[in-house]
Amino acid sequence: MKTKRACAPKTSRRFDKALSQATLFDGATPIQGEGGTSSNRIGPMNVKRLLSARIEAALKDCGVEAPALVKIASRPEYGHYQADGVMAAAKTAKANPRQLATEVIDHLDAADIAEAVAVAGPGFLNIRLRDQFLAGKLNLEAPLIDKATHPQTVVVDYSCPNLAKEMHVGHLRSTIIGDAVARILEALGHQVIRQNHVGDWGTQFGMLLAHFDDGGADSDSLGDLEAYYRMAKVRFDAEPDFQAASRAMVVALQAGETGARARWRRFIRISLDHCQALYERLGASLGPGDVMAESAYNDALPGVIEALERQGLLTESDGARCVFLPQFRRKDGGITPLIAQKSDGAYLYATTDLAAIRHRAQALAADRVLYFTDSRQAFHFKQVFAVARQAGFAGTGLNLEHMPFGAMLGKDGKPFKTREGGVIKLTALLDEAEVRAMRLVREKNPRLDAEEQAKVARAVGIGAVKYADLSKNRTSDYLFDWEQMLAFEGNTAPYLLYAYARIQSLFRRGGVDPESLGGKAQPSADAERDLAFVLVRLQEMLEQVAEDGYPHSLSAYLYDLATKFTRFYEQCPILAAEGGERANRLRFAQQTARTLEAGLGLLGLETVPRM
RNA sequence: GCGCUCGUAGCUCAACUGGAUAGAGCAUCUGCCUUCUAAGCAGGCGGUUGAAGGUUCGAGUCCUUCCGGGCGCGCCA
Repeated sequence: MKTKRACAPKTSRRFDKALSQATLFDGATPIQGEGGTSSNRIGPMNVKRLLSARIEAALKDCGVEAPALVKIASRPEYGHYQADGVMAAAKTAKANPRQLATEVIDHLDAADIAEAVAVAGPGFLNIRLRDQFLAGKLNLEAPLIDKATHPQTVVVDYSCPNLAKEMHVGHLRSTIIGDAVARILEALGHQVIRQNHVGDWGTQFGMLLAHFDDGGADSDSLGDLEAYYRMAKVRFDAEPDFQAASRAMVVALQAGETGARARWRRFIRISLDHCQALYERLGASLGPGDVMAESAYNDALPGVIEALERQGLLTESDGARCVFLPQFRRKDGGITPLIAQKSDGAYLYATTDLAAIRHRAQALAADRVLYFTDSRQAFHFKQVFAVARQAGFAGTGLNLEHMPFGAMLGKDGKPFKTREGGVIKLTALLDEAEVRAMRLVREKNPRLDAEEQAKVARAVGIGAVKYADLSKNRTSDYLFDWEQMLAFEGNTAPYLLYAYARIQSLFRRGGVDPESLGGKAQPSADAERDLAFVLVRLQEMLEQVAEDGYPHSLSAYLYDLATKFTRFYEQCPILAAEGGERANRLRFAQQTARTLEAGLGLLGLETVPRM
């Protein structure tokens, strides 16, 4: 039952705290956001960062260098943002926190942004933004998203199914989350290189080919390959002769024996086509050009061993060639090795990953490599990253970041399986999503014609599955519950899609062409002000996700946006308003629609004009 | 045995990485459709953040111990 990265288990052990962090940096310098402290530029910007820069400058004027720690105010009555850094700064400077806070405000140059900055409690700074500042950022003619001033090259390693089998739910999280992060990085102007490190090499393929040769079956259907895999696995575990034949087949394959290669290529082609169809159905932005299979590194593996050897990192242990690094010393004194080459001469998963790092560092010139895999592989990556550093495969300019995620559980809290205990195939999962969504669409809006119902069911069904995953913290295990995700209430795809559809309906009803709405949305009512403050934060949310790889914070943001819009929609009549007020409210509606569409799009969800 | 990880309302999840009175949805109870889609809105109920200590001006978040769940521990990926 082995699969590639997406759900393959491996070791875990740890020796320092870094591993307990949700995102595993391996020690290179963290990414910093862009600078820029001018507030009068048209269009979007990271307001949080702007405020931080201003406050830090003021702190500096007071003789203290410290982070401003700006965040969203914990309660609306405190204002829009709060800065918590003054108290910590006062501590290191041995100053009175409230006094320092007052002094910081005296030195603070933020009149163009904030209408009020006040000291509160033990030394919080509470900041309320000016309506004019908000309006300046709500320009319908400006792009929604700012590009990074220092774009990076980011390799995103995700999805990575095992081609010996059909894609199943175990591949879902990596594909969905990795894809969202890749899109967001791209939207921010970074050069994203998607790498679908598919498993197309190794023992399991030897097994398949050996069984294929024995059995004489020759069907091309993937369903059959699935069955072959199961049978081959049974024989592999039970028959020593078959096991030997499988291993011999791997050797033949790796040596490039033509017959074995041809059959292998046939397996791969069928399986890749199947994956591609699923990516398209899922709305994942992966294509054939993003496939960089394990086998592609085959020729580079001896070079990896050589390089390790040259640097004196290799030690022979029980016939295998291993790297023993002191940071992996256990309590009992032994060191957990990274095995680079087995005693029979074959290479392993770790060897391939080392080769991949070399390739990404050198040929791809990456600044960051993000790995979206099951959290059970945390120790594997910890080790691989450490060895890559030690061997100089990754220089200090390259950030290697494991973005782990938890398991998908069934409603009973146990691993998500079919009733019979088998893995749930992705095709079946998506079929069910659409069927369930279709039932609801028919019930909620029977007036739509059949074609549109199908379209809505697809957007809602697939969207619900993806959003259920994207709205939860990736590091925790999560319960896959149809009723929950299709309840269509709360923080779900349907709620967000509905908010968007309502806005489109508004434009249709009012005969308004949203594209023709220019200018800025100017808040005056409370509901407008609340909405404006959400709208203005898209940029900072995207930058946050680009840095930490947690798309659920973007989901929470979009949910907040949808609720604030709906409140505005209830409180402020739009089409019934007149003159400037009507135009202004239409601008709010349009800016909300743009933001929802962009945000959902970055999460990989498709909007529909009505539902 | 060693290690990683998680434990927040009856349920599913948040809490911007140490900040102010721990927030949402579901469920339950109460209102709101001849007025822009009620797949909606407004409100009520619901918490010793697994337990006990500790650090700190300040702890769901950091440290220690314990309890409980998941996972991983050299030639599989």
